[in-house]
Amino acid sequence: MVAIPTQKQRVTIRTVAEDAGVSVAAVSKVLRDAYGVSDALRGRVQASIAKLGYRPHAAARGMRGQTYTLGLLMPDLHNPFFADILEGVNTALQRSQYQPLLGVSDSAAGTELALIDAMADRQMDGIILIGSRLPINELERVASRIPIVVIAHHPIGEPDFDTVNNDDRLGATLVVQHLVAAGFKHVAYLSQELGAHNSDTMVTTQREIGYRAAMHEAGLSRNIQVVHAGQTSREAQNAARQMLEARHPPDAIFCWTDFIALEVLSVARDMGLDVPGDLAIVGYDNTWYCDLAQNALTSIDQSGQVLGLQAARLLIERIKGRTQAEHYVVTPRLVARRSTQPGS
Amino acid sequence: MVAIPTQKQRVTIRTVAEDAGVSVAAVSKVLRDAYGVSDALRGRVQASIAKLGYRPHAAARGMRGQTYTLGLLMPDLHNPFFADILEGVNTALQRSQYQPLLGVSDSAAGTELALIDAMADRQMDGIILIGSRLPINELERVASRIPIVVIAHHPIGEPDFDTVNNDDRLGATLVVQHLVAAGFKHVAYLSQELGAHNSDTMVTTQREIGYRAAMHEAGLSRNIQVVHAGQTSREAQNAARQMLEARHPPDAIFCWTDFIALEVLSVARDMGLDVPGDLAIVGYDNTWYCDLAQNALTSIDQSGQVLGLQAARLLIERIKGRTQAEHYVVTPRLVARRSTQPGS
DNA sequence: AAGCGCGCGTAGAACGGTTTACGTAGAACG
DNA sequence: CGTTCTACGTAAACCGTTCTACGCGCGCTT
Repeated sequence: MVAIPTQKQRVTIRTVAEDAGVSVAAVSKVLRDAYGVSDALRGRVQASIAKLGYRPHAAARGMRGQTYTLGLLMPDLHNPFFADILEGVNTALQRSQYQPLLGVSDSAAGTELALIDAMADRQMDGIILIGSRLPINELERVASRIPIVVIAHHPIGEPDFDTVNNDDRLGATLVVQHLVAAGFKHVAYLSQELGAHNSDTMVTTQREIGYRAAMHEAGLSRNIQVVHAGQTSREAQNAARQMLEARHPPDAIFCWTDFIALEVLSVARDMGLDVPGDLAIVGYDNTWYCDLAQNALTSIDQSGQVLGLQAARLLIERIKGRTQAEHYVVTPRLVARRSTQPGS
Repeated sequence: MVAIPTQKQRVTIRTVAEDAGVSVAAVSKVLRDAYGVSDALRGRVQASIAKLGYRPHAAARGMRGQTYTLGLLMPDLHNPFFADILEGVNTALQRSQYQPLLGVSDSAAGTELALIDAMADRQMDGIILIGSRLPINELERVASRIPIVVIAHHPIGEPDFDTVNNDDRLGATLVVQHLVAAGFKHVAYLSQELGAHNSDTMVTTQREIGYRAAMHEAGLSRNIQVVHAGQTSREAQNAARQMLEARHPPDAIFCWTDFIALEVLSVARDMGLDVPGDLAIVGYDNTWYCDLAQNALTSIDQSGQVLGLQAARLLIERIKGRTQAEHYVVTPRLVARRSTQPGS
């Protein structure tokens, strides 16, 4: 048997060590900038790494140490609000070794769990969950396995994981106050459809609480109307149509997210209603299309970028060892546009 | 030193083997449904797996074999067209072992390369690149390292990787024909900004070719106008405004993607133009918001779901060993709405 | 009956990092 | 000058899979 010519080998940590004339462990220390390497050694090693174009093998790292991968779990990709959050996360990870990878759960608790498992199986160092559909005990269970930060899930009863939120009650209050000041009296709230594990931890529930309180405060308790609808175009439009064709239709609809507000706007237009003359519409998240002239949608800005940035920061702290839970809250801000302002 | 009580150990392939009373390799074979296991043995092993709740350790798998992870590289998250593609990919992977994970490059070639590296480092089995900004030689280089399928990048000169596209020339032709039939004569094309590596492989260039040919065909060569603009709201709006404030403004604008068409629509509305009376607008991708009454945007449907589905199928074939490149093409379809139809 | 191929299963060597346990040299100290 | 630290490096074990090479027994051919 003739010897097979040595084909181009992978550059491993061993190759680097040899080239730099040091031990394998020394190179590893440099990579993880761990304690116990002199500047001289660090320099030699880094030179070799650059020269050889060495890249650490993530799977091998995952066997013992970290993978420097963070999971980002989103409910869906149609709502551009999540893009804002990602932007914030990217900003936070800019100069770090961490790489974010996304999973999309399609707003289904089952898929969400499967994705969490998949991410844990891949030894990700931590996960950011956005708008999770999981009940709190499931989240606790996950948190005991792998560091997580949960965005848009209110910490009720001192959970064992970090959370990042905007003040949803305040957001809803701002909406009601804004509408009432503009003369609208029958303000309805169009919320998300109820899931299996409905609870006060959900942002839509928090918004509902704020909405109810503010309506009460304004002396409009009798006009409180809450409708729950699914995420699809059809469901949202049907709900809107039903509300607007009722005997006493609302003169303003507060939608739990912009996405839905645009569907309501579409229905209103189809029905020949004037916005905001016959109907005012408000969204939530202040996503990019709110600003388009054909929408001109008043919305609540909860700054997705900040949420993402803080979530990433908290997650890395967790990974580095923090065990005490932290909860970050952003103050929302109302951005008024034509959909609630007759004059402009 | 007192012995530390044995804490709950991870369930490994060894645990399963022991429980089922077989060898480790036998379990591995069952997991990968490889050749050489009897039904009896397979049953025993699967029972143990279920009983113990065993989950294979992806990092360990990555050391030797596959990770059953596919990378999905998207340019950005604001354009909901990519959500459609993901839907298709998910459909294709439904009953497979493969798990898709997303990376977002922010439409920057540098970030894109970094993400590809990151995915390769993590031993992903293959990558689907959507709307890549990389020049063809870079793609070839990547393809030699890891199986890839490229969506929205036309195969020119027999590249060594698979591609999935719609017929962009035809799409543009359909647009021009539709507009001309409706009586519009000065049809402009609002395309993507030119990058460093501009070429015929780009979908926007293909659309431009189709547009020019169709205009020529219609005897409107003298009215050909092509404008390139960036992705941000401001850039798109500025470009639109400039076009519309010119001495001889177009009476129809064909935008390379819906996203941009909505910005143009916004500008038109701001300028008090009637759509489609003064200006017809057409987009591309037929994303969900085209159907909203306030937009009612005529668009080209290239079926993101099909693109995603086929890409995933091709990628898995590649991973399983195919070496001959394949190129899948979808026939686009025009969906007419009010933005080009005065009557409706 | 020896030989052969086939179907099923096994033992053990990789894979490429991280981490532990342990040298070793030089400085500081009494 | 011997001892004790401290700072830096090293060798080797280890992580959980996959994969290669091989063993065994059975039935079929010659």
